[in-house]
Amino acid sequence: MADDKVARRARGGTGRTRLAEVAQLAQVSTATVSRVFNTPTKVSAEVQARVREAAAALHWIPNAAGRALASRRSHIAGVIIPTLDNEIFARQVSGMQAIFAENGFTLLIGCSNYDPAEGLAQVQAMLAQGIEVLAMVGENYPPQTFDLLRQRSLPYVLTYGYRHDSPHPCIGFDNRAAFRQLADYVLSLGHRRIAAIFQPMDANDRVAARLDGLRDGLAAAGVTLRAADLHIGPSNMDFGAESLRRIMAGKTRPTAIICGNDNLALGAVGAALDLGIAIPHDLSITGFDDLAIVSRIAPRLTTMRVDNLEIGRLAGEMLIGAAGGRGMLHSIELRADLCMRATTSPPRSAARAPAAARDSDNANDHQARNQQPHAGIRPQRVQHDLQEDKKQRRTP
Amino acid sequence: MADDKVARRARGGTGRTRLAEVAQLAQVSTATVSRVFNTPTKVSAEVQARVREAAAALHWIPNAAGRALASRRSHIAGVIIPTLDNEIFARQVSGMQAIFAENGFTLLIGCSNYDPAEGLAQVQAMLAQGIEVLAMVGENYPPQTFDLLRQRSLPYVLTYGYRHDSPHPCIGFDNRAAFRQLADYVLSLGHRRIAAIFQPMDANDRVAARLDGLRDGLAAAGVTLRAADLHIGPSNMDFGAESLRRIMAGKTRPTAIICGNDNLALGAVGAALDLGIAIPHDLSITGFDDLAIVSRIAPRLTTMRVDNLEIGRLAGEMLIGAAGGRGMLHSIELRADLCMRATTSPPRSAARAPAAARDSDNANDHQARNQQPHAGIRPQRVQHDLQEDKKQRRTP
DNA sequence: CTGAAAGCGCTTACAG
DNA sequence: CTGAAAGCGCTTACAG
Repeated sequence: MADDKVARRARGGTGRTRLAEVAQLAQVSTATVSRVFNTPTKVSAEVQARVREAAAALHWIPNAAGRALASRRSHIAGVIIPTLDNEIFARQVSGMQAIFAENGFTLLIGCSNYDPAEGLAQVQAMLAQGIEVLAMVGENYPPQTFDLLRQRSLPYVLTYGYRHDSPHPCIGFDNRAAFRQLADYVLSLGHRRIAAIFQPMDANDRVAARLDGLRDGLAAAGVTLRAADLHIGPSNMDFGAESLRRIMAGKTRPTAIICGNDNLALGAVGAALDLGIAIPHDLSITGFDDLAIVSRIAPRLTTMRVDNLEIGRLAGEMLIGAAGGRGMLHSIELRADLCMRATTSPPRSAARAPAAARDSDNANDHQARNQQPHAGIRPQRVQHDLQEDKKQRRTP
Repeated sequence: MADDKVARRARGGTGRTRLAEVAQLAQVSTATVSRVFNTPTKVSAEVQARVREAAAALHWIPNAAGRALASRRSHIAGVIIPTLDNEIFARQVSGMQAIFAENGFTLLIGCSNYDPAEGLAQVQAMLAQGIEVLAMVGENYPPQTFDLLRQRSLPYVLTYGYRHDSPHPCIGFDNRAAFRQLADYVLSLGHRRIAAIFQPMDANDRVAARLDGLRDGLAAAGVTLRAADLHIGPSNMDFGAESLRRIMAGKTRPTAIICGNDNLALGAVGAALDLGIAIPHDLSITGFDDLAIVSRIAPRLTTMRVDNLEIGRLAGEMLIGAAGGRGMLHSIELRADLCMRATTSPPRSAARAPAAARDSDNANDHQARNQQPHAGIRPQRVQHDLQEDKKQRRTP
């Protein structure tokens, strides 16, 4: 902090070669150089060649700040995720990054660490950097966040979660419906005493929706989730294990445990095995996410899968379109697929599961697919235009 | 592409509020507004308050492009990793991002997908965006990449891998030494017939170094790795499993398999268990990385751990320093810790392992630590100044 | 198809 | 401590 009063404003700025030098070497105006790289159709082939040669010779890389200032386009996109320490979010970013890179956009990444305020701070920093578009996981951000975005009419999309009645364009799946499906499946196996291990719901709309879906399903079958059977804590294997031990230490044990995600389920399965509890015969356990590992270690976990790479790609494509003035923002609902594997079965005590009472064909369908996971099935998309007013159809 | 010839150059530019408007409202010059936010000590408290109030009232967010252009500082950092679909790189980015955010930097992220050319392309895009500093995983990039960086004297650091004689500042661990250690450990258990499953080495200096380290160790013990016992393929569980089956189908089975990373090892362990091979008694298997999962599922994997979060943080801190003109780039060597767990033991056939022949205290040390992994042990750092000439000591 | 010139929104040496 | 003004490196409406 002491000695950086070196005379910074040296003649010539950064020292990097500038467009003007390329122009000079190519013997054209700066406007022409700019056109060669931005609207090449407006420049004769001859001049173009000369300019490109000069640019190459000088190793010119355009200065994005100058470009952004003059064109009001930064070619920067932003993405906010809770954390990179989670395969599912990392995959989303991965898919998005690829699409953005293909389209000449660079990607700023910010992590909220599940803290809405941190999320807002990241959004502000990104706005200052001049992002053109923004993707953010979930909708748990201070309201001010969306005011900022609207105020600048900055195209944004929320990912991962999807709610029919969300005021925002979102690309993801319906957490509530997914857990309803999971609950229905477990009930269809014949389970009636069911416990749950969930991650914290505060500042996480998705988890709350999952629990709602679970309760919907149970309620429809006349089953209630007792308070003592709902364990909420850190989203990791250790808490899953700890919760399982506590649950199984109770007097009346459940025959199934529905976990809020795969990490919790993985911990629960491990702890159960350690206790000598047979999975799935003594106890069924389900997860959510279909992390890469869970279908590859024994016992293979019953869970639900969402294509996060695809979510990232779809978000990237939609935002690229929006940035170009083409295309409009809309919501896309992806399906969460039930993956029936080795950690669920009818309860040992139960008679044959009352499968007839439920439509199990859907589950069979999923099971069949499970055999060859990449059989070219694309996620089902349900589209809802949020900006019907814009009516920018290609074909009029 | 058709209809975006709307008259873009509307008077007033972006529509965002500008610094000049803040100045007007606060009744000061633009210079003063700028100073309030950049060098507040130069402005009286009274004026400062007025300016801040005006800025808040107008919801002014400074335009980074204008700022960057005028100041020649973008406050953007870049990081290049092979892929986000890998816990270890995601963690590095995570640690780095936190440090950069704390220091007012935003982070551009690029993935090379293990392709040097893609890495270079990302670097170029980032240079265009005006990154001030850059972190990149490994050193497999076209030479031109480093020319570009040097040409602009852009501070950069290579992460994950560390080589004593690298021409670049790097923060990481010595892959060769780590695998030498691993080999020594396995040999110390008494194994003499050892196979290996590795990821591809092309365009991946780190993997090549690992194999070298393994060979060093084996050679020192007079053991050779037969060509038929070295399986190289995709870095995933499936290849690990497939390789294991092929290895164990041979006439003379090895008693230990050293894998290039945890994913391969996880696949091998699973396949071995499926074949009814007792781990570790019939076969010892080792991994590398200590992914979160491997110490939490049975059988707990013997592997080596490197603190990737810390690598990210250290890289972030060093680069922030370099960007500020303070501090210089240097290399930091972190230690890779051997985690002795349940997938290794002396071979069943062997007499007591010839432990006396090797220094096993080191291993014991690690085993003890293993019990409480977070016992506050900081990575050992070995520092090498690469830019001795700069001699910017604080205390002269 | 090409050029001269204004302007994007900031910062900062210079002068007071 | 404060202001007037030049300038950072581009793009683009305008004129030809």
